Amino acid sequence: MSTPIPGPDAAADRARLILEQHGIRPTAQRLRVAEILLTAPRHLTAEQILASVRESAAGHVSKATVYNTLNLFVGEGLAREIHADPERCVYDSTMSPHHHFQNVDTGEMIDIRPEDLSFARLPELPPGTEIESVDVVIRVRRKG
Amino acid sequence: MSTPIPGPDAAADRARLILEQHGIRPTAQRLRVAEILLTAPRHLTAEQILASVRESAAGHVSKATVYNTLNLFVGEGLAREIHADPERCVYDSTMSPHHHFQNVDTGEMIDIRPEDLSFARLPELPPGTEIESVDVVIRVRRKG
DNA sequence: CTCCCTGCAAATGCTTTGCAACTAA
DNA sequence: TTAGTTGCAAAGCATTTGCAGGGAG
Repeated sequence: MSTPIPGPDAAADRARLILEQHGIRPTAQRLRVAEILLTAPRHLTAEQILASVRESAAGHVSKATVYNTLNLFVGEGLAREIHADPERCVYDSTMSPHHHFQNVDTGEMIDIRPEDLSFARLPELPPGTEIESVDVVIRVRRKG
Repeated sequence: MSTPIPGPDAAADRARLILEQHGIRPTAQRLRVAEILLTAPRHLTAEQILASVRESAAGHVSKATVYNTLNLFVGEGLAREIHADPERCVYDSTMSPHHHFQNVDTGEMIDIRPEDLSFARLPELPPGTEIESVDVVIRVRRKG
């Protein structure tokens, strides 16, 4: 086994590992996107990811590549898209079932852990259907 | 008082009444949109509304006017926008708090009555915030 | 060597806006 | 009359796609 080197590159190592585990060729651009989005629970727009990628490293990353990479990650089950707003697609790196707060003032999204939200009653499903997912968004605003 | 004429024009009358009650000038285009969207619980995309308006009556209605009218209705509290999908804005004519099924195969949305869904536990809100709304979307797919 | 990636620019699709003609009160 | 509306076309945005050059295995 190789020697683990904790430190400032821990996130980079994690990103590389994640890509390798999914058979995704670890190009420089993909590693940067993975490091920003996938190494911690995050909710980021494509625009934010593009900005982070560009400021975090030398070399160019095009908008198209960021979108291609994000779609690749979503297809591989590494992230999911949340469409809580129009004109705003948020990529969420937490894949386990969970829910969200959305701050309507800032657009910010915060995870709600599954154990913090449960139902007392759920409606009957439409005939011939089964549940794919249950998404709860609690929209909050600044008090006062 | 005028003579009420029940029959095929009941919806048209209701549409006119709704607009008048909100101080919205009842133009022909607005009446058609109101009749289609506001006289029953509905979930329609702008595209569907445009198509319905065009087939339901003589005369042209432009896409821009449909959007302007829908935005006017939303601003007046007559309808709300639902953004469950990207590339698909749905206008919902039910204004009381309620939740939705979404059929992921067809995009169709179905209302869930408030009494059919309740929570056993809700998370603490982020500090300094208050709830604006709680939106639940149960995504379902064809069984099997 | 060959396939896959990248990135630019053009294309796409939904929604908004500018502006001149129009229409209801 | 007079402000508010309509509709066309053009503008905007976020996202996708086509294609030529480039890099990894």
